[in-house]
Amino acid sequence: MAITRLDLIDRKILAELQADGRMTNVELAKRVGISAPPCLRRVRTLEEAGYIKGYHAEVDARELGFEVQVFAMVGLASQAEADLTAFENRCRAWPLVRECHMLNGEVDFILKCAAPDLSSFQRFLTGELLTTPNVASVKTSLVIRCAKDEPGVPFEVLEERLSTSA
Amino acid sequence: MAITRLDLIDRKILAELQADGRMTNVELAKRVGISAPPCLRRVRTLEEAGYIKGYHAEVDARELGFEVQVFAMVGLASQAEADLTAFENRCRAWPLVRECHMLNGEVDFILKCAAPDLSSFQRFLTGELLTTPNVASVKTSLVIRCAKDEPGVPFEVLEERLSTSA
DNA sequence: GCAGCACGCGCAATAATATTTCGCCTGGGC
DNA sequence: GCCCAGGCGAAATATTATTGCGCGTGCTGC
Repeated sequence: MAITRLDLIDRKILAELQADGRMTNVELAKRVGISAPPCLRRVRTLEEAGYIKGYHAEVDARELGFEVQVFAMVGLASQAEADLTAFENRCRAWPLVRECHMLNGEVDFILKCAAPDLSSFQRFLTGELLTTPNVASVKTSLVIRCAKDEPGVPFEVLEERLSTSA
Repeated sequence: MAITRLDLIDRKILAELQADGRMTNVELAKRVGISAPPCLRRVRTLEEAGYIKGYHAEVDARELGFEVQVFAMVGLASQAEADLTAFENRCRAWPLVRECHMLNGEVDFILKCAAPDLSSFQRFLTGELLTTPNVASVKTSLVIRCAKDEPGVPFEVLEERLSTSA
């Protein structure tokens, strides 16, 4: 269990950096209750160990002209491994597709897409996604509004879990 | 249109910070082709104008013990505005629910959930989500694997769009 | 129980970065 | 053509990151 390698301070660091990835190291150190140098060492260690995979600015999609967000449920004709990875590689090459998850159940993949407007999404849908070999069915749902969009994981749940098992 | 207020350099800054939110300002300035002080001023302006809504560390959910990710399609009995917002507020209060989007079509909401294991998700499902007033139907799909998970928006599409319209 | 060792902390010093100040240039309006 | 607003970059300063090092603590083996 990888999580057991991390102590409370490490987990606090991760939680803080998930909430504000540009916090200065001195501020971070203050919040987690140690001095700056060991704090920075911990951050570097977490980065190198892969607990932190990167840092990203969260941009306002609407303000930048990406008015529509769409979930696309995709069913494939063949679920052979080679066909699955072929489809995944297609998804990786499409900029409009931001996320691609393989699911259990009746639908094989769910895609989260971002597009400037409906017509450019339609163009992608009819011109790219629907013409892709092995794609059997696509059901799209437009996002009307977004009530919650939190990145990452709920550290509260993690702490609760660790405290009750202790 | 808000996007027209931004020039090429601003858009480059946003793209770079989306890809690496912890890049130093000097590195950023070098990449976008201006010197550090005006670069920092632009970043601050973008932050204050809301183009940048925040910065986040991307953490490895699996390594942190969040083994399962689930999409839940939720149908409500009533779609009156008050009932919709009531459900959204519930979602905001559930840590396991990371995203909550209202959709068009047959399903009212899609939730993206993260949980340590299947049983804790089941507990949430049966003990919280399914017992919530007005929730008429829930269909869940477990994520088998994730082929792509890019944050934010595809700036390539934006640039292409701006260049062809010019 | 006790010596030794490994680990992680914090202090202090140094290097790098962020931030402010200011003068210059350019481009638009009159 | 002149003036003004805005944005740039050089230099100075403040803040932050980073390294080196000595100290204390807690395990290990005896």
